[in-house]
Amino acid sequence: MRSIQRKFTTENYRDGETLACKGVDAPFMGIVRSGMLREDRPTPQGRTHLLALTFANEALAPQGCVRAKCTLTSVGETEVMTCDQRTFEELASAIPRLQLNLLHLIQDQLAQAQDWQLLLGRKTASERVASMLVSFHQRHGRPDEMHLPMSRADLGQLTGLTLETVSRQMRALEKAGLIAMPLPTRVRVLDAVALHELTGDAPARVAA
Amino acid sequence: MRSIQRKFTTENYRDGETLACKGVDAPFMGIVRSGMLREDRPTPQGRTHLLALTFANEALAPQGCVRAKCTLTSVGETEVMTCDQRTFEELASAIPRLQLNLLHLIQDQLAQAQDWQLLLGRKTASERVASMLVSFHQRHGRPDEMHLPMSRADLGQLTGLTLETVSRQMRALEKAGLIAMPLPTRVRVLDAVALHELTGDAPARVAA
DNA sequence: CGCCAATTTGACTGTGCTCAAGTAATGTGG
DNA sequence: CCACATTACTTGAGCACAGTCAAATTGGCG
Repeated sequence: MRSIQRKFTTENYRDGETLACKGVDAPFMGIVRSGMLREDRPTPQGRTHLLALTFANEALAPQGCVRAKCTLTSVGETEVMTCDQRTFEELASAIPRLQLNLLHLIQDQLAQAQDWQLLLGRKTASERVASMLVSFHQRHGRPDEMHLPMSRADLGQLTGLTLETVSRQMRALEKAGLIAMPLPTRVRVLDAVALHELTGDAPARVAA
Repeated sequence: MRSIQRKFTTENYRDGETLACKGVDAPFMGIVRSGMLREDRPTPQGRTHLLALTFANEALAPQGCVRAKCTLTSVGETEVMTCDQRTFEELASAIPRLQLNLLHLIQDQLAQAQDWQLLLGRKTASERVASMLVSFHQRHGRPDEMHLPMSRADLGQLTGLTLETVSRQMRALEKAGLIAMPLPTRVRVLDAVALHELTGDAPARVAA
């Protein structure tokens, strides 16, 4: 483990910086140590669409952004540990298990994308917003308060809703007492259980 | 290439058979030679939701179905060439390039899932149906007539629409003369260009 | 021919989008 | 430090698109 960490290089990004994803020494894979990354994909209309976020302690799919033609941008001060392809291959030849771990990593990313497909496919606006908040909360490690340094428009792209609908749903959750928002970008989850029931993922209620 | 094919085992499935995806000699990766596979994922409610299709000459993500908890089912007579994990590792040690090809394969699957996220996120019903038909048509190799042996309800799950809306949109395309449907499951694409313009993916029109 | 399932069509309804106005937060220059 | 400008967010009214429910039609099969 130590030997692995020594081979990785740590890079620091300020808010809004774009990670170079091409070239020989481009990051082949990486781990976000702090801060977060946003993954945007250009649309055929020349716009750009937010597809996913990578929070601290989550991994970057190897070159996923290149193949998927995505752009990785830091959100806030972000620290990323990366490893180029040659280095990874050196490590993998020493530790064969790494090759498989890498595969699992990207497979989990695929599974995550499919989860989100379910969300976008047949969930209502309130279910989508609740699902998103639960997902973020869990991935942050269930903190008292989360910082989501992104606009309502960004959250709308993630959930397939308009910024107005996102705002309305979040306000509704606040009025219902499930969350608190001291600032628009700061969210406290007050009732995680009730929030989870609104996701639409709650298992069918068992008859008493 | 020949040596690769010799190592793979060819399996034949009848319509509706489920592919075993667990166990030591379960398919680690595979290629659909003919027919097609559907990838369903169980929902938290105990239902099942169609997420993706794999047509002939397309590859199966290595164990993707296991990690993603998906079920692979044959649609119609289907021939699949598979390879278990041990066999693949033997091959890969002989041909190092395979390891990278495998990675690319699953990365492409991820890119495809993200494409679909864009479709589900912010497209209208007619754009979704047009996009789906264009995608299927291209992946089938642009044949005169496609056979889509699946119900409107299945197409609805793929596109995040109801079966009624799918039916209405397909009928509208037929009345507009862009496609023909001699049978509900047989689709002829008459005007691929016009169909593509309805996908919402058409590049912004250039001023004359 | 009759049955059954899938598809199509219709009428109505509701959710979420659009457009628009108002409010809160943030930054800037004097 | 405050007035101002700017951007983001919130809220409201109206409407359209797609969902729901229900009925009619089609095609397949014994």
